[in-house]
Amino acid sequence: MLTERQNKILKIIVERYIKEPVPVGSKTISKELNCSSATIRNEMGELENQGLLEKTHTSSGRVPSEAGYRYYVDNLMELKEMNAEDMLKLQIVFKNQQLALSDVITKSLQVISDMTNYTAVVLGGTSHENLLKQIEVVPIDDVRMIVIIVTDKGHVEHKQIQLEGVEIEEIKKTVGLINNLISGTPIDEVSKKLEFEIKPIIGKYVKQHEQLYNAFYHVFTDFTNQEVNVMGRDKMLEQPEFSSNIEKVKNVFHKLEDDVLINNIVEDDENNIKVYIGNENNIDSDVTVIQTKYKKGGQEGTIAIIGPKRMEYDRVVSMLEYIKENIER
Amino acid sequence: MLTERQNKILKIIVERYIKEPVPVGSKTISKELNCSSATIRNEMGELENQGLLEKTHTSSGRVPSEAGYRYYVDNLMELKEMNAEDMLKLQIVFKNQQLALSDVITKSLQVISDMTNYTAVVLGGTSHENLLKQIEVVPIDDVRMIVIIVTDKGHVEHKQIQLEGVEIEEIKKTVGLINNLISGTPIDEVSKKLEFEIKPIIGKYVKQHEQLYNAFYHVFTDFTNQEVNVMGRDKMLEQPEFSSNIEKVKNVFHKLEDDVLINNIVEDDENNIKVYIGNENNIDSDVTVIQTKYKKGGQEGTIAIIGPKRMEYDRVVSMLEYIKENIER
DNA sequence: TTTAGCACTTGTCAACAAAAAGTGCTAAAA
DNA sequence: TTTTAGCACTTTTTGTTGACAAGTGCTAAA
Repeated sequence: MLTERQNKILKIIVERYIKEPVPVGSKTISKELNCSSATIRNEMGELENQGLLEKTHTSSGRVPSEAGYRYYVDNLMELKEMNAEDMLKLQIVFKNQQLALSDVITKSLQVISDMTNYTAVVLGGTSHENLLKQIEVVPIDDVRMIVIIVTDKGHVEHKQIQLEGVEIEEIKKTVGLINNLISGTPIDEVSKKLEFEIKPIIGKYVKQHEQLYNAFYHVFTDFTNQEVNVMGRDKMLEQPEFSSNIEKVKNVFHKLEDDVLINNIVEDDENNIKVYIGNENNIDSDVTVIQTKYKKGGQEGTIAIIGPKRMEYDRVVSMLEYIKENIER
Repeated sequence: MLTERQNKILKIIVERYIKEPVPVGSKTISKELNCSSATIRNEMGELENQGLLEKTHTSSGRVPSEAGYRYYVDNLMELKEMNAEDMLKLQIVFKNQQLALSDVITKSLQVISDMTNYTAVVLGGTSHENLLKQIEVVPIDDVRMIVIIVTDKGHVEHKQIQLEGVEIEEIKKTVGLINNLISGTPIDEVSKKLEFEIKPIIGKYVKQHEQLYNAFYHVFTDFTNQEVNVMGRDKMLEQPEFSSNIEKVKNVFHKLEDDVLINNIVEDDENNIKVYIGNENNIDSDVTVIQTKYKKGGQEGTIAIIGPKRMEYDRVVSMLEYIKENIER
């Protein structure tokens, strides 16, 4: 357990270091607290023993360790009301009645990314929670057509297929069957149902059923399950810890390029706002991910902010809180 | 006009520099050509006078200037048959019958990006060339529904709208009117036609026409016109000229983050494969963009590779040629 | 328990020297 | 007239040295 003074010292160091990435020395702190630098030095030594502070070299001020940030976020951070200016900019997005939910989310995270200089990520809901609502087929020309799949949560997916010499009436029949018989099925079970419930029927009643079945089968197996939207990747370069270390940047950018990796930036998938510092996330030991889930009338997804470990935790957490709140009502 | 020997020297310098970003000295070249370093020095001086070579400082080997690369691409570069290994990897993508055209294009450019360590860009066709083919409406629940727009080129766009207390029959009527009356209209003229041809009719025959009209009007004005797909942004960092210059990286990444800027990486929109070196493109004076358009059965789009000015021009051009050919048949 | 004082460590910066790479020019050779 | 050998000159790179600043840990006194 830390003493009151140790808490104070740790808080000052973390907050100073977040403001400016310069190790904090004992003298600086002694000016803010009513005691001498020697006292502070003793306390800092103790905090270092506890693993909350680190030195960059034998003799330079202290820097928060990963555990130090963790302790700060869990015990010392004070969430303040959001800055009026920040709030105003977000309000403009939320007040826009024209935008669909997904656009509101994307736009508001874009705003956060611009204001904070951190990278923002929006992940769409996972496919296994989506149920097939309806499919539609729109012919483009004699052979090509678009198959459109809509889920109960409003997710839309489309694929182009080619069917040579298949009569339009037969296609309509098949679409009708699918809509009547397997609407309401979880998306990732559709191909199974297609095989066992639709195939036998169209095998009897529909001409060219082989071709038709294959086409639809592929449409559903290729269903891409996740919408991934990363905004402000370039913001990462504004952070001094990265702009001076190309190797770090390479690693982070590599992760940000790969949709599969982005989907796994953190292990769990909390409903609350959760902070994953350094090794707690799967991107890089030098970044922090602040993440939360939103749910709104059946639709759900994940939003996250990625920044350096010395990110402005309080600011980002209150922004995400504000956004989540606004999305959900 | 350059002499035969000057051509040879320039070619050697460009190709050596592309292989390894080290200024090329006279001694190196004298070993490849049958003459002394002093002779080469004289020739190099002349090439520098002509603006084709540059020095990084008063006394270090020469480096190709922008004009030098231009001259190389226009006059000296020899397109060789594509490397068998490269071709094999691309063949795997093209042979996959399951993939829709757009996926084939994306995947093959992803392969190119991985093989070359350059960034790849795919741009969908421009909207003003798309004609409205058909719209569909799929209700999600009592108030929300999805409007799906399909163009004659197979482009699909969807928007979620909310209509409170509007009868489903009225919606169907409106959709039918739109499909019957303004199908075939260029997408960017649809909102006009909606106002002058649809609004008066539904004003007479459809209940709640005000709400309905507004909803559809917004769907079409928000039509996002371009699909932008950037792959392998992180590859840029593998290029030594960028990994040693954070400011350059910042600029390039900023451009690559902004869909609008990506659409304007080069001024014109050639059908052939065209090389835009340094200031000839709108990204950065230190990058080259190699770009071409593809057309396949009404669908068209642009593909481009972005790399450093010292990119492997011959390799990338033959790869793009190969891809374009494979897409178009 | 706190503080003043001091020796010690480490990083940063500037100045300087030596080595490496390559040039331009001159004068001789082909 | 063209090519080449030779040499003085530039610039970058690398390493060394020394001074200075910032900050620590420890000791002994308050």
